[in-house]
Amino acid sequence: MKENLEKLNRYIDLKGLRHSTSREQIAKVFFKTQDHITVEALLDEVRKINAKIGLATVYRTLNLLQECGLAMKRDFDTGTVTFEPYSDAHHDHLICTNCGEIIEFFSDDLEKLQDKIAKKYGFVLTDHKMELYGHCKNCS
Amino acid sequence: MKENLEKLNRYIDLKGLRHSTSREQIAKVFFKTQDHITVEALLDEVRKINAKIGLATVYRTLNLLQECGLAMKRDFDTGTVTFEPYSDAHHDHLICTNCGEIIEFFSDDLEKLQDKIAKKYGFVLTDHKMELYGHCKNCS
DNA sequence: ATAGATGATGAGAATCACTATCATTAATAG
DNA sequence: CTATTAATGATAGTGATTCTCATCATCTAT
Repeated sequence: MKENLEKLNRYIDLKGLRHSTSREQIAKVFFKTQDHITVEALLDEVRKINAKIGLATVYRTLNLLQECGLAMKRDFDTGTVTFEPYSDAHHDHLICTNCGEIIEFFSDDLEKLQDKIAKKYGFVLTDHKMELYGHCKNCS
Repeated sequence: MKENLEKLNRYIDLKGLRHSTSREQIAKVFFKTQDHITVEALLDEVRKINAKIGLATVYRTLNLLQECGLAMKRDFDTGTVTFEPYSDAHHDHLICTNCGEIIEFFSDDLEKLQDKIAKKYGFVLTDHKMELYGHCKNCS
C-alpha cells in the first residue's frame, strides 16, 4: 500500500508529471480496495473523501496506474469492466461463463512457460493476461 | 472454409434458427479473411457483395459465430477491436505494446498446463485467452 | 513568497463499440 | 400458397471511455 504510492510517485517524477491531490486521493482509495472494482464504484468511494472529483480524472488516474503496472483492467465479457490493484504477485483468472464466478490463481509453471515462449520470438515481456473460460464445479 | 460453413449450418439447425442469405454472405466473407478484421472493415467487404447489409446484422452474425466457436473477438487495448476466424487450431498472441505488432503462436505445453490448472479448481474449460504483452525484437 | 508557465482537473460533449427497438422482409411449416 | 414468426436494416439508445476547454493548482525560477 505504502509501497504502491511510492512506486506511483516515482513514476510521476520519472515522467515529469505533477503531484496532484486528486490523483493521490484516487490512488489511495483504489489501493485499499480488495476486489475487482468498477470505475463507477471507485468514483463513489472517492467522492466520500472528495466530492468534487470527476469521472474523467478517475479514468486518467487508472490509466496512469496501468502504465506503471499498479492497476490492471479486467474485461471478462460478463457485462462489467473492472479494475484491480496490481502488485508483483501476478495472478490469472478462471471465469465461469454460467454463474460468473471468478477464481484467481497463480501458476509458477505458467510464468516460466511464458518466458520461454517470449524468448523464442525475441520478445521482452512486460505483462500478460491469461483467462480460462468454462464452467465451475457447481455449474458443470 | 467449407467445414466452417457446415459447422455454422449445423449450429443453426441445432438452435432451430433459419438459414438466411445475409448471414451466409457475412460468414463466407469473414471466413475468407486472413487477419484480424474490424467490424467496420468486414461490413465494407460484405457490402461489395450485398450493399444492403447493415451493421447490426454483421454484429449479430459475429455473435452467432462466436457462440459456435467459429469467431473470436480480440481486444488487445490497441484502440481497435478485431475479430478473427477461429478453428480448432487454437492459438494465442504476443503483442508489442510499442509498435503494435501481433505474433500468433501455439504452444502444446500451454494447452496442457491449462487443463491441469482447470482440473485443480474443478473447472470444465470451454475456451481460453492468453495474451503476452511486451516489446518485440525490433523495439527492445 | 511570488509570479508565470503549464500540467491537471471537472463538466459535459463527443466517440466508439455494441445492443435494443421496430417496422418490413423473407424463410419455413403445413 | 399462405400463415407464422425469425431475420433484417435503419436508427435510436447505451455504456464505457476519451476529448475539449475553461479554470485551477503545482512547480520553477526568481
